[in-house]
Amino acid sequence: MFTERFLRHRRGVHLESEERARLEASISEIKTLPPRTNIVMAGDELSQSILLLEGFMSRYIDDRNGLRQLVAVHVPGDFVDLHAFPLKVLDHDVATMTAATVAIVPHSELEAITHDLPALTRKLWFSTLIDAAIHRAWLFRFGRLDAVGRVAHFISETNVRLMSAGLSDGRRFALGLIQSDLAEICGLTNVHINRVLRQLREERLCVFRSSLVEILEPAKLAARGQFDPAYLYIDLQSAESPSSRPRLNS
Amino acid sequence: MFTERFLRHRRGVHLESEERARLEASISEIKTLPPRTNIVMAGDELSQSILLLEGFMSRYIDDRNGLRQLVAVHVPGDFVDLHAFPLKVLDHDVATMTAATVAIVPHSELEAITHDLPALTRKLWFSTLIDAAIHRAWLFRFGRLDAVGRVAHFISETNVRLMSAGLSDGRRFALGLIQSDLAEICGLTNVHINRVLRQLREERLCVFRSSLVEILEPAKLAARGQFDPAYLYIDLQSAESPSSRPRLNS
DNA sequence: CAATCGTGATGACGCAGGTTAATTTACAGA
DNA sequence: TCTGTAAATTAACCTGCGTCATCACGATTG
Repeated sequence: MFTERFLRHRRGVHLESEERARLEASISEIKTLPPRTNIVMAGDELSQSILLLEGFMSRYIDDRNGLRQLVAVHVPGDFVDLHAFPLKVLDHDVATMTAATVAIVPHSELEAITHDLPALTRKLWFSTLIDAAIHRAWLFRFGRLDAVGRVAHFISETNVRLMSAGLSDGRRFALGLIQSDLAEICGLTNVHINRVLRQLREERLCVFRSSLVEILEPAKLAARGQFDPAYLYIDLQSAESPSSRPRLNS
Repeated sequence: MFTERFLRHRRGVHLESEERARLEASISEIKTLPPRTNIVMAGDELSQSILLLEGFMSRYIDDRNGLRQLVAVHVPGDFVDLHAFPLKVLDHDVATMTAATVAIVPHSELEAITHDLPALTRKLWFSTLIDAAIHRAWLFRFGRLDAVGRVAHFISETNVRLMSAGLSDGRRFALGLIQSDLAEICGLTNVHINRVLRQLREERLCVFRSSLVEILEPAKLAARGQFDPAYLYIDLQSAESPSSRPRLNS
């Protein structure tokens, strides 16, 4: 069940079993990728997309001096570059952050799905729009939060996303990122990220280590980053049985 | 022809005449909206989306102190909240910036299109992904550009988008925004926006007035903001005849 | 015609975060 | 055990932008 985590707990878009089966059947290959490896370059003509099964991946834009700005971090269950199906060419690079396992889905299979299964198509569309909603939350983070708030917001967001993927218990999770990754995520320097992490440690809100993130006070951390998880469209309470879940429509 | 500007000049997604006709037929109403009016609130359950015909609209997130961060600015031809069709509930507010004319499209019509016309569906999907690509460019702007660069990038982006809509000649365009709008767009204070605009004026790159934006040196302005229009997927060279344009596929 | 308000312009001052550089720690490999 | 390297930490200094305040101008409105 490679698609197990895809759209899990997402409000209003439960995958029916036949839809899930169709997605599974669309996978052409499972690959293991080494850490810190560029997978897609901006401008490449793409004919397949990547569903992330294990590990962490990123999407980023480099400036003319080589300074990097991450525009997305992906966790297991994310359809990393599904947007390449309609777009065909991307405006940014895609890379692994840690070692990763991915499922490859050819665009020809997705094309067939758009003809056969409009409901599944709309769920795929939905999943690309979650990424856009996360982009917007990041814009808010950049525009209106100070350094501590930005890091607090990112850690809170990642915590919820990993809870949904079953990879965080709400207080502790593994994240293979180093401090300079956080810098490229939050639009800060690694020196300042270090200062921020010390402050979060001293205020007993959160301890960040490359191997393990521990959130001591989830509610306070979220408040510090003005984090409201609504934009993730995650409903952790929802039972897994389709009958008890509100449906998108018809 | 209300949909005249929708997806105009977008690389690889030319609307066939029957597709355009179907979209036109989906419009339930044309509305005129006053300036500075909130149209959609975060959390509302939505059953229609808005195609912007004339004027400017914005999408934004307010912080807990009421400070506003714009996450998108929309120009004529944009399907402002098409993403509300798959999402149903938005994570942000939508408002007019200037007086605006919009076409209303009920989600029931879009639902029908996803069943009947997979190719058009994918073009609609594509258009929501352009918005996401613009989000990413904004993330880059926030993370890696200084104040002057951010404003230069925004003005360059807006210029290209308006050229595509036929509302800029590449050097001059009307934009009903005031300086504090720019502040909320660029994540700066209006005081500092004022300083930045003075600098752009003194460097003879660009003159910004609420009524009219004049770009004196488009290339230099773009360079100052590290602006590369690739992410807009606009091809102004492309002829309007479908035969001469590269097609998405089949 | 006065009063008010929205917008723009500008100056003084302070601080969050950038820059540079040096030091320490943690590991992997020989 | 020693060594080389990536990552983390910390200090000293500087600057871009925020904050606060004032003033000017034009458009409304009473």
